[in-house]
Amino acid sequence: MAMGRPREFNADAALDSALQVFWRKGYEGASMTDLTEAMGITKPSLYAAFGNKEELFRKALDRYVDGPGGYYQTALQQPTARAVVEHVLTGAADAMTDPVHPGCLAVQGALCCGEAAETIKQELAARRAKSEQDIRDRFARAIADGDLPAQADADDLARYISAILQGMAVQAASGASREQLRKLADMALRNWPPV
Amino acid sequence: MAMGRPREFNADAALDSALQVFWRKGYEGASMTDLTEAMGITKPSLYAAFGNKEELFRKALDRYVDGPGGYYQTALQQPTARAVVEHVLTGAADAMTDPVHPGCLAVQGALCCGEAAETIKQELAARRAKSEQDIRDRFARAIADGDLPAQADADDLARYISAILQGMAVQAASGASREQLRKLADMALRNWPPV
DNA sequence: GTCCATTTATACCGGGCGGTATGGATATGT
DNA sequence: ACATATCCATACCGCCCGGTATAAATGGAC
Repeated sequence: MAMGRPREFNADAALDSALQVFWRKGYEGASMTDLTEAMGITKPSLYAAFGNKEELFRKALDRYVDGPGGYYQTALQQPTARAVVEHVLTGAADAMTDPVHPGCLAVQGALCCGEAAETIKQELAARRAKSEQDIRDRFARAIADGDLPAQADADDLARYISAILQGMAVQAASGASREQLRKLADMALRNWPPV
Repeated sequence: MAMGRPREFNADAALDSALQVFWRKGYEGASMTDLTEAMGITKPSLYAAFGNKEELFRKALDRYVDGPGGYYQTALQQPTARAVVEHVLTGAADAMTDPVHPGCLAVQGALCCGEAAETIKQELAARRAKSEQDIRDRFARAIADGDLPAQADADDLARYISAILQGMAVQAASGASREQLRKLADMALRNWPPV
């Protein structure tokens, strides 16, 4: 059987370009024209390879989580709660301050939006909730292990760290420098764990 | 001289309705149709009374700062740095968790966007920077007064509080409850001032 | 009661949106 | 060499965007 003409572009490289556009402009702010121009392909090629705008965003988001956002998963694997927090805060300070795409896709991709992007907004909220859940479970284990004080509350600690990370994302989107975010991370670390 | 036909709607009430729409959907996500329907007026009336979409947003933002966001200014006038922080954190927890419009307009109004909203994005970033500057000045005064430890850094403290507030805004936009944000505020307060 | 500035409603504008139909180009399997 | 499956480019779709021209309705000033 014939295999047909092979595509002329690299799907992974194109997806990376799309990720950058979504990261800078958000889901609603990124037009199909923005995306095809950055990806170097035409609209029919995009739709054939990635479905539609929503699916393209989801695939870019997956790539984000495994790539630039990968510091979160590696942080969770650190041996102590302090090492987890240290890794996640410094990792965030670095990942969020690339001037090409400041901030965090999971925060600014669709924090609020019109009806058309409601699904994406909910997907992002669910992913943030999942991340908070993951670090909550990690802290609960640390409490059980005696790695964190017995009277510590995993829920509160997880919400606190999530808020710091999301605050860093807003600061980065507003133009904060890597040094500024690192000082913020250091301050949170000096006071870890908060009583 | 003739005065002309008086307008049939209340401009302040209409602006409040517009504010709610912008708060829920952001600048880009709020269409003129969304706005006119919520305000109960037609497009020509809106343009005659408020200019265009961008000016309407700016006027809604002013109204937000003086109304629902007023807790920030009153917080700055509290007598001690601790009272300032207590007031701003609890005020934020309350203001950001009205289910009709969760979160903070100054954060989610245009955190990132397409070219068309770039001006609004910069305006919001400038307002956030101004707010951070205000609380930094307040902390600097507290350090000079001996109200905060002499080795405290007003820059770091201001960035820290700003990040907590912005983190709360993201949490609220994701559906966090008033109780959850209050626990977050309490935790930050128990550790105030961070060393 | 008439004039007239202003607001109102309707209907419309060009343009960009996300998405697609069509047809020619191209490499593979036979 | 040929048939086939797929990709690429162009041109187009209906729709909604922000914004406006036009003209009728309105009510105060004289």
